[in-house]
Amino acid sequence: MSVSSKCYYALRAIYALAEHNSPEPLKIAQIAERELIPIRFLEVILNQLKGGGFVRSKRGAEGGYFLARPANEMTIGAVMRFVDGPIAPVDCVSQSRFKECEFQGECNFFGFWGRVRQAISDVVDKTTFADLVRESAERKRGYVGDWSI
Amino acid sequence: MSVSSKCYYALRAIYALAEHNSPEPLKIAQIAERELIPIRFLEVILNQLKGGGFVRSKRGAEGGYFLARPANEMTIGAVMRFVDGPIAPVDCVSQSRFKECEFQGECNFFGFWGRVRQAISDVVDKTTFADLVRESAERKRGYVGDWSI
DNA sequence: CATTTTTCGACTAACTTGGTCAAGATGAGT
DNA sequence: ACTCATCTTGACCAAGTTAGTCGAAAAATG
Repeated sequence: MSVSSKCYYALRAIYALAEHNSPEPLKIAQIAERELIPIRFLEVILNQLKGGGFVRSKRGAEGGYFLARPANEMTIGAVMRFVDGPIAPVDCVSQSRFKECEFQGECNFFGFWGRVRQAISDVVDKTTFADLVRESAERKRGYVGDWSI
Repeated sequence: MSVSSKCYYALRAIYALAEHNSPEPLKIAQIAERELIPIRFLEVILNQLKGGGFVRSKRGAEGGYFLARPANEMTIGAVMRFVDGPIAPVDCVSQSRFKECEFQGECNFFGFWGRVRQAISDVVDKTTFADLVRESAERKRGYVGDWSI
């Protein structure tokens, strides 16, 4: 039940771009430094994220990366799914990877796994990078946050 | 974000014992057959579960396995943690595996990962094997279930 | 004693993870 | 046109994890 470090790197890279929030692109090297990501690995990751339509790039000197869409329209869940594949405790409760369970319709765990998946989804698909940036800014000025309903 | 098949096998094996619910033990071969688990692998798994205090065994002819504790005192989460390790999207939000995050106290994702972990925990640590057995029995007689609050 | 069943540790093939590396393409400034 | 910084692409690789298998011993039952 854990995300790969590649995925976490991807999230941090996008976070850095979201926080940067400027018309000037951010260079790979700068992202790598701020987010403590091995630079050669980050190259691979950013390229992949570009393919997924999360970021755009500009080549050449003064080039770099920026977000492809506004940070408040990009959810953590979307990135996690793109990098690590479907978010599901077991394949049979994933929409995209739905395989016939060996226990067709008779699975004793189907409902349970579905509830787990939904619980995760309720968090990751409702949190955007803009939320994280705001949260972080609030933390920096000492606001603790109120997560009650 | 997925459980290993070893873990799922372990859960199914315990489920079988919970459902069996008899003073007579269940043989490895029987469990393997009912839950579609490779028998040699199941041997390893049950032995491990015994070490964790989840099941007990009886050797020799007419031997087999039974639950070490009542099914309503055994949560899915406890078994998952025992087999797959801490349930946490990243190590830094796991109590037992807590490592200093590279971003000490300045991590932009800490709160987020904590909420993910809590969401998962709220499901897996509140569901017992007795719940699953009951749920399954209800499903068999056509009761759909009501999961509204 | 014979049979059934658990017990234990060693073994392994395939896959995934977490990267690295080299060479090329592209764009900006001079 | 040249040069330098930067992204692009694909190949490559070591180490660890996963998902098992196998053989032989030990215990209980009849």
